[in-house]
Amino acid sequence: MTTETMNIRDMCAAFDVTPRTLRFYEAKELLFPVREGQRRLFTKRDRARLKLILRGKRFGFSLEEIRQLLDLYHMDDSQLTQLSKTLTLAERHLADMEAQKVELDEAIGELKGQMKWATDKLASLEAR
Amino acid sequence: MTTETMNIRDMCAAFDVTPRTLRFYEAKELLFPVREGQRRLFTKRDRARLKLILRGKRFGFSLEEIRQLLDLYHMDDSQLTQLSKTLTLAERHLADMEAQKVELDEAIGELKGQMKWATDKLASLEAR
DNA sequence: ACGTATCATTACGTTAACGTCAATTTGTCT
DNA sequence: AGACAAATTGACGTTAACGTAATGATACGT
Repeated sequence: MTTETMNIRDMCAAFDVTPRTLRFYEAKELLFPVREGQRRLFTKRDRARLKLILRGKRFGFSLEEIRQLLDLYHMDDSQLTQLSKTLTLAERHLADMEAQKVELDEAIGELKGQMKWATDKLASLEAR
Repeated sequence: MTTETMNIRDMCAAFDVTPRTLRFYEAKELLFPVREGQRRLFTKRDRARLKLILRGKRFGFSLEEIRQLLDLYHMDDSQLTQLSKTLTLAERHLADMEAQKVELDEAIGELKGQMKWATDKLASLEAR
């Protein structure tokens, strides 16, 4: 079975981040590694969160925005108080992401067009 | 017909940016407004570039990366020297964007799932 | 001619997201 | 026990992308 907790070094290797980054995320309350004496041990939950954090970053969300979204993913049945507030936030993010998708499709299309133009240009030059 | 050039104020209004941003982009050689005395006049070309700049930003590209991509969009027949180099860059960006699209679809799916869970939870609480 | 608004330049300030370095502490091997 | 590697905690440094404030030139309406 998959090891229950990971030390900082393995965590860094697994996600291609630096120790500094993990400590920084803990300071910002994005991760909550447990302690074995002084050392950090990252749980399965931390790994799930980190995956979402890195994904969020690739989409251009700030760490603070990501922190709020993580609440939605890791909400347990007890703390449903702020659920509706979080849902509203999630809806905005979803709208953002879907708009981003439309734009992305457009941009990919345009870029492909330009690349075809450039490729043809190159070919016509090489056939001099 | 569409006005050939725009002053900084209109440009800001049209694209929802600050004057500082436009001057900054000029300093970074992303835009090349002409001068009327001291004042900047933004051309159609500047408007096209700014549109691409803002789009690039939404996709998480740095201004420097965007600057290099702009070369591809605004290359004229004369300066084809670095074309193939630029094409390589464009290919990397295209791959990036398509990977981003796949991930985005995934993320949208997951987020929707979480939102449905949360919405159902809320409903079951309100029907107490 | 004069006040006002708009633009310009210069320069220093700010925020996010870490990097880097020094000084300790702790576990491990011999 | 001594040495070494690995982790921790400050604390200060860095970069990108502008913000902001001060100062000065231009144009415009009256």
